[in-house]
Amino acid sequence: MPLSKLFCKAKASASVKRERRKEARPGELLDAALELFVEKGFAATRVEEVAARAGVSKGTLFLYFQSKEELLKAVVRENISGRFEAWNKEFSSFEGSTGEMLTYCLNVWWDRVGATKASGITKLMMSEATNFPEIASFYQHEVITPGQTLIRRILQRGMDSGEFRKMDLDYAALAVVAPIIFLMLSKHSAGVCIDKGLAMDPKKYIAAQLDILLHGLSANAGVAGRAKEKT
Amino acid sequence: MPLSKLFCKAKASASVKRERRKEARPGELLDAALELFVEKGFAATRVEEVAARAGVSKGTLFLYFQSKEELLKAVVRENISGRFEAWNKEFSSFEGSTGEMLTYCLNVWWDRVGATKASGITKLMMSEATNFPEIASFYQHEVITPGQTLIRRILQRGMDSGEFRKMDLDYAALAVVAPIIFLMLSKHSAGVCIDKGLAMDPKKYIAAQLDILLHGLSANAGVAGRAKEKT
Amino acid sequence: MPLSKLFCKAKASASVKRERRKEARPGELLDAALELFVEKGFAATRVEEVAARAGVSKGTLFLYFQSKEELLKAVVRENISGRFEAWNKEFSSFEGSTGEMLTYCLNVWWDRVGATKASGITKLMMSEATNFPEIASFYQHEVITPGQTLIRRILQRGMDSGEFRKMDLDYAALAVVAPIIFLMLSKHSAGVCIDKGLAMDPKKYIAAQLDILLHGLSANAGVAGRAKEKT
Amino acid sequence: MPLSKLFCKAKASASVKRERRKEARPGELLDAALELFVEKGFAATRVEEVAARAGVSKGTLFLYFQSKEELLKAVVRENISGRFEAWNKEFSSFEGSTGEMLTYCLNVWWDRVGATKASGITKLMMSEATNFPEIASFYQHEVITPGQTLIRRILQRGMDSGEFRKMDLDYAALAVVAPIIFLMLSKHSAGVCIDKGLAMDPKKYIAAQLDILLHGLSANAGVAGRAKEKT
DNA sequence: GATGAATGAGGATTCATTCAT
DNA sequence: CATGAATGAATCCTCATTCAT
Repeated sequence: MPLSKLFCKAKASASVKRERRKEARPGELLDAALELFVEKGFAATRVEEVAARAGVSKGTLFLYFQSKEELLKAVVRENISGRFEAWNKEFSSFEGSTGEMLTYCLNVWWDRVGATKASGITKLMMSEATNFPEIASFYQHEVITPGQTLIRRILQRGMDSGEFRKMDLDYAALAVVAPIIFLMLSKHSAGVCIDKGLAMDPKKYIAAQLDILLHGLSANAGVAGRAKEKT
Repeated sequence: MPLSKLFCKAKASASVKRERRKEARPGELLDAALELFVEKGFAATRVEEVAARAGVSKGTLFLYFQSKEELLKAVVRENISGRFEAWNKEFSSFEGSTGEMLTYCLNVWWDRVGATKASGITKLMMSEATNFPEIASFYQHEVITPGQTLIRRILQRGMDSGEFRKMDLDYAALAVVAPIIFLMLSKHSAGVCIDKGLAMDPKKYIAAQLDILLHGLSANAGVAGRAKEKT
Repeated sequence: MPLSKLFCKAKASASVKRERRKEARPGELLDAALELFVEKGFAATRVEEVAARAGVSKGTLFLYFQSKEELLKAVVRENISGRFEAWNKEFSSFEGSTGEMLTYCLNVWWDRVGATKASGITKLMMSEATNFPEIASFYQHEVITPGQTLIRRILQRGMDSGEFRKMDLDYAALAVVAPIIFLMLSKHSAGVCIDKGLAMDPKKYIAAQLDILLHGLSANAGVAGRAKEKT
Repeated sequence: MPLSKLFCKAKASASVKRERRKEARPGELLDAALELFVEKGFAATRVEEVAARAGVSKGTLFLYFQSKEELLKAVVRENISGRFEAWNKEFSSFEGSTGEMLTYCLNVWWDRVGATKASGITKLMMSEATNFPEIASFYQHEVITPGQTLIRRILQRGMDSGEFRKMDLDYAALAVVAPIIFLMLSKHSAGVCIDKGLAMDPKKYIAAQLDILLHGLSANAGVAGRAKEKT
């Protein structure tokens, strides 16, 4: 098509296509990498596979990421950094009971993280943390600590308002976090955490957890078995 | 080579010690492998390291295990086999409140599994399950399903006796299992599940979980936030 | 594509500068390549570096040179072609003593070759000759043999005139050539030929060599140690 | 041969064979590496070629040398380190005229280094020095400086005894070193330093160089051309 | 013509596995 | 049985070369 070249129209549109592809490339590669790393583990995933899933060649991957390890770091950064900032603000201005707040927190967390591919990061980190101390500390800094802090703030609010009974904050926070992490890990480890036969509905699981949690944290809670003990 | 044995009688007495060691070899190798696989991941662990930690040479390892993969399978089998048989019997004859039963169950589980090296199996399975479907289904059959069943039996007992309120058994069982698994994973993934700064005491963690669980499952439980809702 | 040219007249005036640059391109690339090949070796130099130093893109380099090897060949040819023709004429009409002639020869060689980038060719050839036999024989024909011949002619002149003593021409010629080559190689191989600490002045080095050479070639030369030997 | 095993004779001899091979391995690899590195250059030589020439597989090479670069270092060390110690002692106790000393020095150098494979090191270093600064400085330290010092000591001795005329030591030393290095480089760069057609005999070349050098350094030397100048 | 994104062959290096001793 | 030297398949990464824009 020599004429089209003269007027450079095709050039323009085609160039756009290439540009767009170039800009999309890192994202596509990160998505592919996340999937495969979660699925097969970091070491067991070949860079060629990642490239192939992203629809490019091995060499292209190294055009965007210095090394396989750097790719892993980018995956973690891409899927986590900066989420907590917005989140913290959202919760600092929350109005309603603390029970509602906890309910909202867990549900919103599921919708924005747990239900997305990013949920695989947890499993990924667990497997590779010891091999990449740098990433592990980054993750600790950017995710674990802020998360724990947020939960603790909510629980403190409940205890201050009298909704929740007085408890050790650290351990209570773990009680909230544990099912979240458990759920994320289950999702990516079919049959290893929960029974394969059990078709668990995440939303229902969260609801059930909240039910028990809120009963358990409630200021006017009875204890199973205590009745008997007292007798 | 029968003749060679004739000439090697002198060695016989000396090899008594060796025989014993020889029988101990597989076990030592399995222990070393479990530790390293949990610590560094399957792929990142070199068979030579395993052999070295067990005090033998690389070649010797292959005398006992056909391949690295076979070694992994053996590690998992070794640390799981037949734990639940005895356990189930123990619990079927348990006397006392179901609250006590659940308390006992979680504590005994920690003492016999959680506190031992076997706790690393969970992490190992999570990381490698997708790469070894055969082993994953084995684990599912041998551990996950029986465990879930045992927990469900306990919960059912509590609901039947009126100690626990009526709940969906599946989701309630998950509420019991989640903190157990969370605890095991935390133990082997410093900083990835719980805050590194938080020096958690497993026994205290279990106690806290039980506290919330029993409050939460209790038949006469209040719910935080409901008071307001009703208003 | 003649039509495209019709529509691109506007560009014509602007492209005068570009045309000129376009013609200069190969030369700039050859210069950059010579520098880098000498500095880092052929294999260790990336074509991208060459292109960058010449201020063009990787792709452009391949517009002018079929391959990296072809670039090397061009570099060598470019820096050698036709130097000896003019040179030979210059020396065939030289007037003065042969000692002066040799002095002039070495100094002029330094000014026109040794002091320029072309001096790097020697090192380049030495390193890559075995990998590029074709180029090596080309170099042999174009440089080594003519050079040797020129030197031999000078020495013959000195012997004919009685200024120099009778010597084996081949080996005497080598005595003249050796320091020249040594000097060129030294220049591009800091610390490998001569002591790094020694800040050698090329001109002074040539003067010193000439001093010894002319003393050594002189018809009425004494020999160190012979006095004693004779005693 | 089952019987032979019983009496373990074959074992002994065979074991010896393997042991010997194992001990010989590094040397064989170093020889092969030296040859190939000199022949083709460091970068252009594949480790597999080196291994093949030494009669082993790729993997075996890495059993003895951490990396290709480490192999190069070992080659340099093996062929140079420690030669100068013995050499310096030998010359410090030399008896005879300094002319004889210089003659002996150059000849002995040729026999022990120049005529051996080690002579290729010079070319190797020249090509790779810039890429491996560490090796280059090592070479400078271990070879160049001691060599230069040795030569200077000899020349100083000749000047002190009145055999040689007073000259700048640095430049006189270069006059001695230049032909040595030239000769080594020529040997490994057929046609690039000296005319291919010229079948140079190293020993004769050295003799010729000494002839000119000793004439040139001699205290009672005339200078070609000066007669005319003076006229 | 010029560009630089994309390619993939090629090479260094690792490590599970074998086997002669 | 135990060893550890040897192997070579597998994998990361580089970089000369191509080609759509």
